[in-house]
Amino acid sequence: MAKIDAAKLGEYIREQRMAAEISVRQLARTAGVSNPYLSQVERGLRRPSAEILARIAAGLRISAETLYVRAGILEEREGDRAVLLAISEDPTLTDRQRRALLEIYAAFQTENSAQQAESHTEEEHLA
Amino acid sequence: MAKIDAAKLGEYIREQRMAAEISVRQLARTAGVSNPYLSQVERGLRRPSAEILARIAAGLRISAETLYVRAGILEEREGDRAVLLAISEDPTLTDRQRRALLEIYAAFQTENSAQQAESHTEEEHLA
DNA sequence: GCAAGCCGCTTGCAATTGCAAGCACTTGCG
DNA sequence: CGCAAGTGCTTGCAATTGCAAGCGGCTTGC
Repeated sequence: MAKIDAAKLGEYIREQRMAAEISVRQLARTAGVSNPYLSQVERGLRRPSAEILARIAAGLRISAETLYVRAGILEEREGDRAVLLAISEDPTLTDRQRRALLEIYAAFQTENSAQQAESHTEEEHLA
Repeated sequence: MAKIDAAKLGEYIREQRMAAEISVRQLARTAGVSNPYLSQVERGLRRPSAEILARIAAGLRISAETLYVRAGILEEREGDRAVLLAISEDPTLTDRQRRALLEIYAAFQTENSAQQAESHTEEEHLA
């Protein structure tokens, strides 16, 4: 698990806030945190807890998970892994259905790999 | 976002630790936290940070997300929603493949609903 | 000019987090 | 018996988190 880089996190929060064109005080009010603290967080002087991150995310209207990932609390779910996990853990599927979906997904992955290999081969010809 | 219930979280951690048949000190050492602190966490006297939770989870060989959910940091991803989201967000799939998977998944869901309705009908006959 | 409002930031402080040192107890061995 | 090793917990403390009070700077309207 990556160590939280407060500076990077703060930068990201500031970027998002500026993109939303709101001031520190406005975001702080919306998020329900003190504005000096938010300012400190943006400048990387503090490492906010998950609860504060969730509040800031709500104020920014982005998912809390986005900030958790930035903060190093959560790992980004890689695309293919996310699908495999989600299907495996879905309690609404029967075993047969689960297996079928996983096989189809694997077939698509193979298909995409073959296409990528083909692309590489063409590139080699050109090079 | 639910407020963290330190007592419930602590109970869960203790349960998992006892299920694994390891002592407070053993888990603390494996997890890289102090054993008195772990003891306090288990008794609901402290609210550990996400970082500590991740360490404890690693020591227990469970996913950090499990403890995050218990701690109220993260919300549980509902089964069917997780699959839909994962497929939608998978960058390794082409549009065609994505659509196909979503349709198959939907078909399975319909199939399962039909079977559930059938079960209910049989139950009504018996009742 | 002044007052009011906004801006982001400084500073001191109370509460909390996580740890180190150590306690009392139990168990197994010589 | 005494000792060593293990058990979970108590306690005091340093560091950190998040806040309230307030600063200086800027803009706007009178």
